[in-house]
Amino acid sequence: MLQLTKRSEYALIALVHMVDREGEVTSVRELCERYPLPKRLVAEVLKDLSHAGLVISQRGAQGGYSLAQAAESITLGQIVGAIEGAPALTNCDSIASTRDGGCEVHPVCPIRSPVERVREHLWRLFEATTLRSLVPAPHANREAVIQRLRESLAGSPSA
Amino acid sequence: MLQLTKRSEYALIALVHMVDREGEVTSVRELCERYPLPKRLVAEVLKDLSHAGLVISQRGAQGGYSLAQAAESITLGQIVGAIEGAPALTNCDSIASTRDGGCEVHPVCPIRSPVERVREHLWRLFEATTLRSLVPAPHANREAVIQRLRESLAGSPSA
DNA sequence: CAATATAGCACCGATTCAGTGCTATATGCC
DNA sequence: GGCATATAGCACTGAATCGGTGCTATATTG
Ligand code: SF4
Ligand code: SF4
Repeated sequence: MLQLTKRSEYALIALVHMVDREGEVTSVRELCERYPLPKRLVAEVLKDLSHAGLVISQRGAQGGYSLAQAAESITLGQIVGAIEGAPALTNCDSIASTRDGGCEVHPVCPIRSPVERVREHLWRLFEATTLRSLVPAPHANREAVIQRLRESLAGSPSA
Repeated sequence: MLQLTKRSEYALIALVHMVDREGEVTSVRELCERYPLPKRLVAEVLKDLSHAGLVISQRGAQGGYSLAQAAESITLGQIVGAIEGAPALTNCDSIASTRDGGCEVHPVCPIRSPVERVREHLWRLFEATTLRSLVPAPHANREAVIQRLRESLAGSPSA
């Protein structure tokens, strides 16, 4: 099925939230207070992101997670790759990395190479999609936007 | 998991094979003689493709399937869509079509809209990928290539 | 020491998927 | 007509994956 897992979605939600809180630490508790997410599962996901080097973990009281890189340099490909493992369209290049991987058709498969090209395109799309670009407009730099709006209103004669 | 199902792969193999045999009918038996595929499953897949209008079925002896459209007008999107249903990246827009579809996060989900944009790009890629472009070079117009090679050899002084 | 919060590991229930069984129907050929 | 071939339709089983949770250990703050 050509679909992201819930885990990946939770990872994206967490990361997008962290962009809003850039510079601060975000705990799993804080995330689950703002969004109705299963706490334990989100914790597991964040752990994976930490292991992948996308976020930095801070243990103990007042701890939590913070972005390990700028939101512009983290890509959708990195995120999905961290949660679901290396990307794959065909079954062979996914089982090849995990299991003994032997598709019976492999030696005579007429679609392996062409589909591989499609996978490359898809991967390029994922790598070109930055975390920053995934932050919804109302959330992106919300404070900065509000600030600019206030300045604009203050400078204009009307209202 | 961001991956095609075996069914989709079998559909692609079958269709690519039919491009080679364009104009003729291809039976499931013929397909399974050339590739080590589970006959019954391939039959099921071809049935779906027929129902989706991508191939035309011919019942009875000497029957089989043939392309319903030119290989240039059949897209990867159509094929995958016919086998796996409407494409989806997030869980909400897949369950929305099949089930009552209620993600708890939906009302406050910060990634639904941005990921939707990515899905659009992905879908555009799939729609831009024609069946013809999925035929490996050695197979595409194999006869024509051989013919041209022979003419080339006949015309050149050497060999 | 107590409270908070991540680290690690293993487990269960549900969903999806790969593959198969069985029967009906349509076509070609003798 | 009778038989072989081949698709149509439907339902089912076993396996793999995924969503979600339990439990314990460790680190940090105060
Ligand atoms: S070899 Fe062909 S059929 Fe087998 S997994 Fe790879 S792409 Fe799919
Ligand atoms: S609403 Fe958000 S979390 Fe729920 S399925 Fe859609 S994208 Fe995923």
